[in-house]
Amino acid sequence: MCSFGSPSKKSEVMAKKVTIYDIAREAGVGIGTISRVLNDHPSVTPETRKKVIDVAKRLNYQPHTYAQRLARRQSETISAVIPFFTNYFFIEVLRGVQDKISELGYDLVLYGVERPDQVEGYAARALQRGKVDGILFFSMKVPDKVLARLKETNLPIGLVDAVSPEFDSISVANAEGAYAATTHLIELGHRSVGMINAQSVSAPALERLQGYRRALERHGMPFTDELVKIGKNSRQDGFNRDAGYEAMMEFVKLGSEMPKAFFASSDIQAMGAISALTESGFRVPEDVALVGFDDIELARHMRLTTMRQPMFQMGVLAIERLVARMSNPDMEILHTTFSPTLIVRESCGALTRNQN
Amino acid sequence: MCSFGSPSKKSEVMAKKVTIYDIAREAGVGIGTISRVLNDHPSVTPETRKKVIDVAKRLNYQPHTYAQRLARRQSETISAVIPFFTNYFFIEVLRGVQDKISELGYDLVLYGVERPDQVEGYAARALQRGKVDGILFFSMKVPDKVLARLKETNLPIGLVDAVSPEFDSISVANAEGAYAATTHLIELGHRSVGMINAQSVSAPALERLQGYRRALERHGMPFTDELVKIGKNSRQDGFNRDAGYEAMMEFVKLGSEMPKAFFASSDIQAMGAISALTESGFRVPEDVALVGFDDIELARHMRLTTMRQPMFQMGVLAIERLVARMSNPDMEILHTTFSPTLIVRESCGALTRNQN
DNA sequence: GCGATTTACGGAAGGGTTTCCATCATTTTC
DNA sequence: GAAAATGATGGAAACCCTTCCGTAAATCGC
Repeated sequence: MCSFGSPSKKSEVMAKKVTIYDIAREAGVGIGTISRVLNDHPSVTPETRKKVIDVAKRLNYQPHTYAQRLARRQSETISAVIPFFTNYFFIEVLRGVQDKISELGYDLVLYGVERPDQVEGYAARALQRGKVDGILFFSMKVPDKVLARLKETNLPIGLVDAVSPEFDSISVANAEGAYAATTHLIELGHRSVGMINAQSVSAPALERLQGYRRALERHGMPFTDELVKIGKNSRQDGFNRDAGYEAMMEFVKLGSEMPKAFFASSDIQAMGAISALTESGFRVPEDVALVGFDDIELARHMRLTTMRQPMFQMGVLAIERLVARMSNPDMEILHTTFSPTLIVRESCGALTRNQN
Repeated sequence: MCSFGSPSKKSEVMAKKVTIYDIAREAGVGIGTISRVLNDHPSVTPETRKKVIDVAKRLNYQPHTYAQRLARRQSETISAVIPFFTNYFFIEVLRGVQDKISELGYDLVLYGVERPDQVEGYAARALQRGKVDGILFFSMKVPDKVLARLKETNLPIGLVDAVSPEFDSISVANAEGAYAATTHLIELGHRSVGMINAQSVSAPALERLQGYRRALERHGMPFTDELVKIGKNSRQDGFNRDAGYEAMMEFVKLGSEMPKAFFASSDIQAMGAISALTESGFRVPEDVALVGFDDIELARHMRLTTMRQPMFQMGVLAIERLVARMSNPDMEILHTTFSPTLIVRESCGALTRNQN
């Protein structure tokens, strides 16, 4: 409020605001020329160019980001709305996203969703006119209401780990993956395979359930609701360790009725399940076989058999796709589905275990 | 703050660019008044206010973010430079950061560092004039050269999980924590305690080493270089699972000389160490005791005794501090150090194990 | 050698806000 | 009832850039 003289005059230079007008004056040229030089426009003579660049350097010129964005009618920014609670999966995808974004010289604005009801607010914020050139929604069911508004704005939108007919999407063949995982267990000879699922508000959870169910049926094994447990008191969508623990504890209560093989809809749930099993005196894989989904870093560590998703790649592709749409809004809507691959480790009991 | 999104009536107004001039014309008032209404300036009569708000809603007005930022000389943006390779720790802190940032209505621009040499480039980008109101650097040793430039710009800067005399910082008493962890093992009767450390480019690694060493010496146990191993072929700073694995394998090679208790400088390294031990036929904690550092979610799952850092809180505080400095640049530089707390679980062997 | 192109350049206009200052209408004060 | 204070308002100026248009000089074609 009261900033008269600068307290320390030693640095007369200070980070004063140098504009193109200063450069123009100093270099004896017009502002248009400055802009042309700075933006590599061809019609500037080499001498002028050099002169301008020298002055700009001497004055330590920095363009004002927001003035540029305003004038260019471009934000050079992409925002990502991600659910923080899906931790391990999203962070890998995010790495890919960030990698590509910074390679392109864009900025990444992050909106981390802790509770589903925040989605709408974040979407509104990202939608402020001119704010971003595109938005990516991660792993979440975007409310129809929001979806409709997004559609209206005509802003490039991408869905990652989610699908909607109206927008580009990058996803994983969840049903297919679940089918493969379950089939793997069946082929190992298990005649009863349970599933640890997440809340059905999550689209991937639903799809994985379908794949699981189909695998059972194709192999002549009856599906019943009792074969699927979902952790109740769990945060959010249920893709977390506690939910896995709870679900497995439900199974344990069944006593001798308990299946001896399980497909968990995420690795992190499988981790919880392993805890529950260990605490209940079951060994994995000797007593109980388990297959997860995701192949997070930890899965390797825990020797968990799982379905691998190419997370980093998905992130990279999501950005590439989004950028493509920015430069060509009329591009046909594209849905890319990656097929997860079965990574066989020890938790399923398929390997002879000769290391310990 | 104020965006008037009418839930899609088939409004005559497509996502056309509506400006305050349009509102002014339509409402029969001047643009100054529009701005005052939208920014809750007191001197507007209730009738005028209502009239303006009605028109704004009807036209589905959205302020242009960058025009506002340009005129306000304020970016309402904070950027965070984070090392992606410190995964589990940073993500928790980031949650706190993001939580607070969005509560304040700011935007978070994320720069994820995969290789140390990227820091400089990202810093330069964040430093573009007007681009951000403040920057947070996470868990990294910022090169002196960059530090000097940051200082020059006078932009509010905060360090998280790192310390430098010239900037505010939020950190953890690493030496103290390492001391406590090591002492815990010593008090459990171990006469030889090894340490699994990260690369010494990392300040926390160095400090934890110091605490470890002091604990040994205070308890009359000689410190030798052989007691500390660092994974070699590891990504980045060595705070990762593979590095922990490698380091422990080095210890295993020692045969009967191998210590039977270890302090690992991070939980994730402890995970790797456990793998190495298991593969080599050692049980934890029966044969070998282990204490980690961080208390990532996984630690609970693995029943790892560890030093807990209040990660989420640290993130929240980092933003609060940064924002405080923005509004008062002459504020005295503040360093906050959290003391980690020992969380005793099973891996150290202190608990009777009656659950399985 | 002279009109027709081409090229380099200056600077106004535009991008969409906020803020400040002047103006005018109301109230208040004595 | 006049002077002064107060309050609401309009709009120019500022924020800092890019882009477009017009001009002047240089180059070309024949």
